[in-house]
Amino acid sequence: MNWDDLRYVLAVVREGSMSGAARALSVNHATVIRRVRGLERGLGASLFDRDGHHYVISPAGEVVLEAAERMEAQAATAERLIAGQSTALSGTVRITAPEPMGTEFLLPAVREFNGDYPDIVVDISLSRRAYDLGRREADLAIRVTTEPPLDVVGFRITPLYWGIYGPAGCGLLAADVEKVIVEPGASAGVPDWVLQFLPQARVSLMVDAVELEVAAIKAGYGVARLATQIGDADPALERLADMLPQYLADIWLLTHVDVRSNARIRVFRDFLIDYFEHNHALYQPRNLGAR
Amino acid sequence: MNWDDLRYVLAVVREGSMSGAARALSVNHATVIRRVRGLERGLGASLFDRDGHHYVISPAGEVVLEAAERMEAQAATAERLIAGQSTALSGTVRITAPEPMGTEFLLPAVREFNGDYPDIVVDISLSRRAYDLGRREADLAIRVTTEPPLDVVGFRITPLYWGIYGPAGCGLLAADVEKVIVEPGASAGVPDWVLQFLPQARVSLMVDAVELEVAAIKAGYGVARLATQIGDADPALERLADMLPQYLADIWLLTHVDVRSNARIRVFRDFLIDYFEHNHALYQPRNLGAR
DNA sequence: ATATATATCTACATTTATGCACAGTTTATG
DNA sequence: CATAAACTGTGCATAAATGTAGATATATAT
Repeated sequence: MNWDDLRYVLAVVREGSMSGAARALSVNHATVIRRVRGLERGLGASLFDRDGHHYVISPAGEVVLEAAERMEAQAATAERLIAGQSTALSGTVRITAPEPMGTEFLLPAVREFNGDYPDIVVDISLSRRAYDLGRREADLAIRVTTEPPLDVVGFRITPLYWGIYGPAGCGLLAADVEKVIVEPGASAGVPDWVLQFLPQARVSLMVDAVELEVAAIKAGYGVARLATQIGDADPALERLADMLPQYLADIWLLTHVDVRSNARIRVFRDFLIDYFEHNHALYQPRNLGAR
Repeated sequence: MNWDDLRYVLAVVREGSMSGAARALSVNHATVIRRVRGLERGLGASLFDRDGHHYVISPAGEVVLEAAERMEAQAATAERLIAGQSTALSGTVRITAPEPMGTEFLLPAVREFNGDYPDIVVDISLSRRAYDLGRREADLAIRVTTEPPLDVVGFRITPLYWGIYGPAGCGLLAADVEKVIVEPGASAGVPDWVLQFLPQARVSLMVDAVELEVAAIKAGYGVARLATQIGDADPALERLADMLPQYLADIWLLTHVDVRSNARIRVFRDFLIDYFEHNHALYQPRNLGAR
């Protein structure tokens, strides 16, 4: 049995197809098919059943999948622990953050950081998808959350205050708003905050990117919930209401405990924290609760 | 990271050298070196330090080793569980047993079994080394033990009675014996049973094969402890004493719980148990405790 | 219906990994 | 001290795995 084939099974199950797994693994789909078949031959059992044109996992496949998941956790732990021992101030540091943080905060910070540590290259991934610090898909993560998980070390960069924003000069009152733009959430249906702050509103649009939300507000699609750090910075937007105090969250800078002693990661993390301290005012909302 | 490389690290540590690992894995030693180096490059850490001409594991290596051991356990479990689902009455069944069981019991049993199930080929490994049922180095094991471990299903074939044997007609009394042949055991020094039953004896020879013990007794090297099933069957040997009741053990037929539902293994196991029932008398000691 | 996108499968070319042979070193042994 | 046995290291031929490309099938959308 080739242990590496189990990684392929994992990818096939996660991606839902041979082709998808091939993309995720950056190999050819023919390779995925051949390796899964090879594993099946070696084990003397078929791991997937053909359902028409798709593969669905078999009972024997479930057994292998479970083992593969545990093996992945072991391998990832070893990888993190070894990465944590690295003392070189060179190499790559991967950071993931929500899109709005990219241009506003990360890009200027990294420019300055590069001057101090020219041998460390920073890899920024702006994505809605939560990169897994456990699997070491990223070394650092900037996340909006109320409480970070236990296996990471977190630094609370700043509180995040939500506000309801409409086009500048619209003169609307929150209670009268009729159309609201929301982000597609985990639970279907109208979000709680809409019911509470915008009792008259109906959902006019769902968008999963902050830039589009902002553009949609300006184009008159309705109002939307934005972080005050975003909304207040744009003169074309007007804050109709604060969402206090229930909808407070924080912006956290997170690292997995196993890699926190890695020199280049620590240095970049410390830099980001320090950078934020010195540019603090930029991220503070104005006139909060004044209404 | 290629998970299969972790199997190589495991082998290098267990065998103590690149060359040894290569033999254990049935690959060329150059391959082992290259793959370990590849893994080290991928992780950015050296897993082994060169101590003169040998490899000794490094701190980072220990981390990987530990993960690899756990991954091996996961992979082995999956392998066993899948083997347990097999219902075909064909393929290979591997059984390991102490050497004396081979010709006396297993060989005639398997001959008969082959008549009933011609598509099942039995692979007999006679070895002092304990094949690992957990790693599936064998499907069935005949072992001498007082209590089988918890993760196996055991069938107690028969009690094992030990006796002290000398050459036939030697007329010795156990208390007067001067020379004893022993098997090299886990703990160095004179075994307890020698002190108790042969107070005057000194160790004249250490042998790790029962046939050699028997031959040595006949050649006058001294007396030895043998199972009554072996000693009584040889007319050239004479039992000088029984070792009762402290040194009772049992002969067990063992299978890992995960593979017990495998059809060909179950069928062979049931056959062996049945075969023994019908040839029971052969394995019973005569005149036990008569002295 | 037609077009588009996605998935599986197979033959063939190409890249990559492996085995082999030999060299160089160290350790064990008489 | 000499010899054998074991281990590591490296270039080269070969074998094996991978990528490529073209074909077929299925679902989805226009």
